[in-house]
Amino acid sequence: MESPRERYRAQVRAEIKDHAWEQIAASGASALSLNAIAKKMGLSGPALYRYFANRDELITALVVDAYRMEADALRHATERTGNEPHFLADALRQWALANPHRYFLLHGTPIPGYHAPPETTKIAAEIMAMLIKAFKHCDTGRRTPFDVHLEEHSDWVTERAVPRGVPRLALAFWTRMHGAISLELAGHFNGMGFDPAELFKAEVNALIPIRPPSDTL
Amino acid sequence: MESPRERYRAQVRAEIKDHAWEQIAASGASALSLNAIAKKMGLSGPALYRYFANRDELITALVVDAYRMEADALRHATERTGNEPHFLADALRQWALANPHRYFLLHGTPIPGYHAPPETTKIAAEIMAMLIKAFKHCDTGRRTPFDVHLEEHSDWVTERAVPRGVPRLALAFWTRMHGAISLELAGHFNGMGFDPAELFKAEVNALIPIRPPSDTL
DNA sequence: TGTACATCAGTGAACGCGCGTTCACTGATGTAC
DNA sequence: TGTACATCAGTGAACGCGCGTTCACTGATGTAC
Repeated sequence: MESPRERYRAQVRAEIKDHAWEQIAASGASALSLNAIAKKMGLSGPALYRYFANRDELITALVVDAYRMEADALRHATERTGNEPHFLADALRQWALANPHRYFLLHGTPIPGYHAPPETTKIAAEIMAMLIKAFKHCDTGRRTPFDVHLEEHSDWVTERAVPRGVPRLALAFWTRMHGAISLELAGHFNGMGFDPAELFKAEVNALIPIRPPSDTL
Repeated sequence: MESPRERYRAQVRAEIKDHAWEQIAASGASALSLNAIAKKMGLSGPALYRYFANRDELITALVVDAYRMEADALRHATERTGNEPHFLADALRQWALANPHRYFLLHGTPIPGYHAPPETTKIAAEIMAMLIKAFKHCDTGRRTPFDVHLEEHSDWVTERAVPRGVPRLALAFWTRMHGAISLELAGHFNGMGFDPAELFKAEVNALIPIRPPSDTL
């Protein structure tokens, strides 16, 4: 099915994206330059237009790849360890630490004028569904005013029969993890002395005080 | 003391920075261009070098201004309403919503190769001191493992006689607010239907369940 | 197996553009006597 | 108040550079008979 030419194309596309990530790491996403990538690969600038229609399409490919990678990291964690939020949290942090530039491209300062392709919102929904599943059997504590608000604004909850309080936990999980991870990646904890991993653990523990019975282990 | 020439200089510097923020809003911080600013002001490019030695120095001025502004927003909130964390949180969010580009310049994706001037770490310490003060009289709940860790790594706590648990609350406050604010500013809640303000309120409430007696009201 | 043709990766020249920064300069503003 | 001088804001030309993108092309690779 896959011709040698198709294989070659895919290979070169991958190589271009690798160099793109290197360049993003060195100079940031907005400084991404097709010409510079071509030069690094020993090609002329216009050659890259065989593989990406333009700069924006390359960025889109990077965004989609990164999102896919992040979602897969979480999915693998659920498959390997069950739907335990602690493990999900750890998988997310480890992925972010290993891929800081991907993390920032997805969740950092928006690139002005760039609009993510619809595919990314699908992956984002996939991730939220995983979080909802992970918290489905957790103790949600007392009903809060925010629960009341969420009961009327839960279009984003695609799962069925989700107990009250679970969307709140999933949202809090998402925003808190993002807060801790992005500050750590940006180096804002640097001179402070404490171990970011301890803060991270504490935040997850604050969210799920009692280790819930896992439904797959 | 202040000569007309000095006043004029300060005025033009301010005008340059205003245009710089406009440009950051439109195209991002890494696309900041001295030439483009000059053109907008009806000046030639080299004219700006009378006011800023180079591009990096302009960015540094923007960073310091934004940090100062953020700290002032928090300080005014403490002065007007007492050291109540709920009010601090609200002041921070309101400032961020009104100044998204300043917020992202300070706390968003780091600009590769750019290093913040030492002055910013001083302001950051000032902010942490305010948070510590705000939580000093709050109920910290049970002693957690993270408290134990922080007792041995609290060089960043400059206040004296800080009760156990308070640094943990201040840190959690900081990271959780950042998580919620930055996701809201980046538009990641957009299609989800719920009100970010409600999430925000819920997060602050989760941190301080009981309204503490304020020490200044 | 060999030949004719189609496909397509990659080139080099060119387009118009904007960038940061330097330099020698003009001309207006402020200062000292 | 008037004159001589110093200060300094702003200019225009120039430097070397890299950018995204188009275009007509060469030459290698794959395909059909």
